[in-house]
Amino acid sequence: MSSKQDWTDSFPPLRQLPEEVFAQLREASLIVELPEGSRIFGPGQAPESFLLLLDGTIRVQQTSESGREIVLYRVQAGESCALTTACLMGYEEYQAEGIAESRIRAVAIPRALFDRLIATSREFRQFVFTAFSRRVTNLFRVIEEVAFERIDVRLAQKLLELAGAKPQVVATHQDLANELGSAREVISRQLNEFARRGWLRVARGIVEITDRPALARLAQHG
Amino acid sequence: MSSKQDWTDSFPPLRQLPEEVFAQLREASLIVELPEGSRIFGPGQAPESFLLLLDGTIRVQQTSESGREIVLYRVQAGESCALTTACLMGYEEYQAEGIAESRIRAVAIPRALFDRLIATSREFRQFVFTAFSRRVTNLFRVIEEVAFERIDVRLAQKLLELAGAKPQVVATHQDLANELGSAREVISRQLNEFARRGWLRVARGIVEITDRPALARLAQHG
DNA sequence: CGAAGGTCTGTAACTAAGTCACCGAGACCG
DNA sequence: CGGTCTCGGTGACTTAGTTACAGACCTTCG
Repeated sequence: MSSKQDWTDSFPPLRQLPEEVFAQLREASLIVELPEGSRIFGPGQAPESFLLLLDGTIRVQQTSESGREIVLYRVQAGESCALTTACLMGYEEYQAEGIAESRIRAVAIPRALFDRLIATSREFRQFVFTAFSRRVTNLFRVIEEVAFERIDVRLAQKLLELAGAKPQVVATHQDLANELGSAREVISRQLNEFARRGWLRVARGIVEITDRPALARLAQHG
Repeated sequence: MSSKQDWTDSFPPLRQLPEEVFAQLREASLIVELPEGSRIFGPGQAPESFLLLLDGTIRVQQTSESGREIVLYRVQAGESCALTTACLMGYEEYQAEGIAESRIRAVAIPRALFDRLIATSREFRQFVFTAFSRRVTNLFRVIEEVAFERIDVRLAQKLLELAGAKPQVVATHQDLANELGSAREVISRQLNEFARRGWLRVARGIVEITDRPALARLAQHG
């Protein structure tokens, strides 16, 4: 489950760190691997270390009492679980949960080393605060979108985001509703409307985008 | 606008800091005062220093393109502007803005000193990360409420929060709508419904709570 | 193969929330 | 006193979310 090997090449954002910091990291950190679907952290389950993702993605989401879900953000390979760690460093009990969306490989920096690195390396501080900054800014955007953006616009944005360069999104209507904190029926209606306009085709568990420009126009608040 | 004087008694949460850290703070920090309504920070206006609020409150809010607003959180006396500072330490341009809700007095810790304190004091690190943790956890709750909670429940919660121990809330319907990221008409209707049930009385710019238990019951998702 | 059960999607009727357009009451000020 | 501005009220309408189904499709297993 863990091994000491040189992972530094897989992690571009940390390359600017001075050599002595690197040495500490290589020395004292573990590489952990977890299977798809693992719950990395959740309510009443604080993470024990600061994670740097080497491979895979972690989905961070919130579930309401009534069972509805919303995706807050994703941690991609090359990024850190900074927010989570802040909560680990603080005292507050954490409501969100983190799920491995695929098999993941990560560098686990123990709490003591994390604290030492923060104390000794200006570059490491910069790295951590930048990661914070990005997440918090992104959370603000999530709030704005949930509060003020139309659901069709948000769905178009999300479809393009999830598709990336690929022509199709593999997700059920319920999955998409969970992404946006909406309801399945609402998403079904919107997808059928998009399909009626010829922007995409829907099949069981698959949305195939056929008119990307049209979706992009709507996504940019058209 | 600024002076060197002993503010340490006004700031309980920092009392645990060791004496030498205190000495640095007293030495190199400024006390700033700003009038009510000041814009502390906003889009394209990054704060120059880490703020510890001695008196007053700062309202942090987000405004959409269409002009609708939502209050993200408030910084109270005795707290720090930690999130803002994270964004200042990072690179990302900040979308939210901070407004002084009353005349405020704050300790401004220059960036260089902030960085030095983070590096040298474990207690200061703990203080900053705890502040982070609290804000982020709170942001998660805001997202959950905006996404999933009914507007009448949210309004009841907000009225109780704004009233505190006082019997009345001084705010227009538009103000309350901005608190919740909702629309004025919606809030008016809800207030009138509450009034019809005898839970409160409304006058121009004032909501007077007359049945606190009833509001509290609704607020706890009744 | 064919029945059984689970998952996924469709639909209609309804409620809740937000939008639009307009109005009138009250406060404020010269 | 009259004009102007802020605040709140109202009704018709659109959008989003809820409830309660039904039916289609997929997998599994006898």
